[in-house]
Amino acid sequence: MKRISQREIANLLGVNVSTVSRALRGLEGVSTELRQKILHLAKEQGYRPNPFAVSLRYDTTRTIGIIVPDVSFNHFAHIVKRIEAEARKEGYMCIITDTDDKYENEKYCLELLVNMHVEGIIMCLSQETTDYAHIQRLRKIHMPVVLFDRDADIDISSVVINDADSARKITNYLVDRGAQRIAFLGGPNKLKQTSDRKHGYLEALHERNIPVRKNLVKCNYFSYNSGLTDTLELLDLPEPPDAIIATHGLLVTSAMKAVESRGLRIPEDVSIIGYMSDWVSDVASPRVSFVKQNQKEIGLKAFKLLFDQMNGDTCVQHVIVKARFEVRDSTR
Amino acid sequence: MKRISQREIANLLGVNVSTVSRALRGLEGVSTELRQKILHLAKEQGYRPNPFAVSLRYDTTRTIGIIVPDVSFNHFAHIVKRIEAEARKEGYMCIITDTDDKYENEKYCLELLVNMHVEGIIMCLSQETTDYAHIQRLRKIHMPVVLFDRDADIDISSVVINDADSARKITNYLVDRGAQRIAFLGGPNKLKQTSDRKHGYLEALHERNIPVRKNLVKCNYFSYNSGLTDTLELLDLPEPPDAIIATHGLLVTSAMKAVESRGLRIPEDVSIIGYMSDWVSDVASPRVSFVKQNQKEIGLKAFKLLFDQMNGDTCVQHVIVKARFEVRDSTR
DNA sequence: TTGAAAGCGCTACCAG
DNA sequence: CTGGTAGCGCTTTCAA
Repeated sequence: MKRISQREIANLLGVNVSTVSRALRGLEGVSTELRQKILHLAKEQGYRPNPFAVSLRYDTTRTIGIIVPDVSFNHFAHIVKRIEAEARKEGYMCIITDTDDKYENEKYCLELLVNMHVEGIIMCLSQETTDYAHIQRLRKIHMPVVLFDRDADIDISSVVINDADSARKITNYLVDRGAQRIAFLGGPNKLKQTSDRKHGYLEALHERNIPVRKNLVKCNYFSYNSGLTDTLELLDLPEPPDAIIATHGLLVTSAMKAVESRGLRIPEDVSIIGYMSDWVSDVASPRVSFVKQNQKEIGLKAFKLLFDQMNGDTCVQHVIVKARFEVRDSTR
Repeated sequence: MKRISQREIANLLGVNVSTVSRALRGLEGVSTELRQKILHLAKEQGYRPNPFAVSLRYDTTRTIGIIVPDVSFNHFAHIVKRIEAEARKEGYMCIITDTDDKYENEKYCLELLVNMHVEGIIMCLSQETTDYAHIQRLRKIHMPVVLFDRDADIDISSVVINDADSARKITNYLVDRGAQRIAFLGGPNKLKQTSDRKHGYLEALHERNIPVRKNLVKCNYFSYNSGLTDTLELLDLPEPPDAIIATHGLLVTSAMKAVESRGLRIPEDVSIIGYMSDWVSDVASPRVSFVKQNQKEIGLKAFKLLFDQMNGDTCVQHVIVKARFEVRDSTR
């Protein structure tokens, strides 16, 4: 039950392949009568163009690659969903790869996608990534790329939220509500997203004349265990925090667990503000006051940027999708 | 900065393409000296085989397709993650498509994947799907397929959980704990997963001599709004349920919201047991007693089944990944 | 309007 | 050990 080819159609009808090709694509230069016959037979036999022959011919694959640290993480899953929807509208299929937030995997995935001849790549850096040679190499081979969520100071288009700004706002909010010792839970210091958010947090403290306590800042790793350890350490301080900013969903949930495990109440004893997705915030208890990121918009913009690049736009753009603070029940 | 081809290497070295091909693939019949030269140049010039030429030649793509109702849904996202990991180990890339749980999209995605010449497809039916012609057609073209999570009475390999059995167990559990009016929230009746689970639920009621109340069974649609409406209707009954079984994550969360909105307490007034992922159960409040499905195992088994099929195994297999009930705080 | 042939990059087969 | 050549399915150019 092999798929029928143009040649076979041609043979069956006793005509030439090139005629079949023209007829099938609706080009001029085929008599209406012959065209009808060809189209009819093609339909009957379920003719489908072989995409590899086409790709080989045009060096085009109608395929893009997506690299995420963790597809099963709600935030990324929503972004991926939107990218896929947009891509499909434009006739592109998405190849998805998951790095488990590891640098080595990221390099490997990138290589696989390049070898596959995807026409563009949308990716979120792993939290471990501090060297960008693998990404810069893409420019040399003219591979369109867009970073999202986590970018770096390299000359590559990106879509991120207002990291510093949002952190400044929530810090101010906590200060307004009387917090004196605000802790900050972030990812690796080298990650621009973390340093940006930390920067916003520190800025707000300065503006409000709140002394910075270095031991309230924990920037280690985005993981549940790391969040648990860090928060427990914070709570064991002689002067424990009365508020916590957690910059990743896993840090939010682990921080909450840690606080509860010490018999403390949220928000009475400790306020918590998280960077997390709506839906998770909503289902948690108490509902978490959070920085609402518009994943659909991030996905949409990322694809748009990529699409423009694939169509020849060479200018590097940095898009900021504004996130806004939403008050729920985890803050006083 | 176009990618270099075998022919170019051959020309540069003044040898024949076929020699280059052999050298590059480590085949016999090339002098060590010449092979060194070729490999060296290839590396220097960053030679990568063109996968389309290879695909065209062998009609093989090292690519599989995944179709899910909703990638952003935690349960599916975890399964996808595992499938992708397994596939990559075997050198396959995954093309992901999302149907938004719509039948029409499902047909379309399937067609796209077939046209792309993926070597196999792993899919979860949309809740709307009641006609399986599009899937059975795949057998005719010898496309390996595996269904997961939701299957149907068709002759296609599948991986599901012990649907009826698990439903029977949790119903029994609720009865043991004194529930008298257990409601059942499911998806469309035509969905085998729903009818299986409902069957288990009814069976348990019969065994325990609990009269079946038809108005406690709501099998409409997997969605937050549907769950909300259905639960509110249940609560408005003259004899409202004292326990609810919700067979989908969205139905669980919406049911809980509905119960809360009526000022009722979980589990004091209404017990709830859900089919949902660990992580969501854990973050909810109260933590939801749930049927724990092993998504990693489902993903793993689904890929294994597909992989076997792709390697010529023609027998249809139905794998059951046992789910087990985990008691948390939403049941008395 | 139709046909013939070349070529995309690669592999396989047969000669030398 | 190496070269030549045909062919995978399709498009394109040129010729009839």
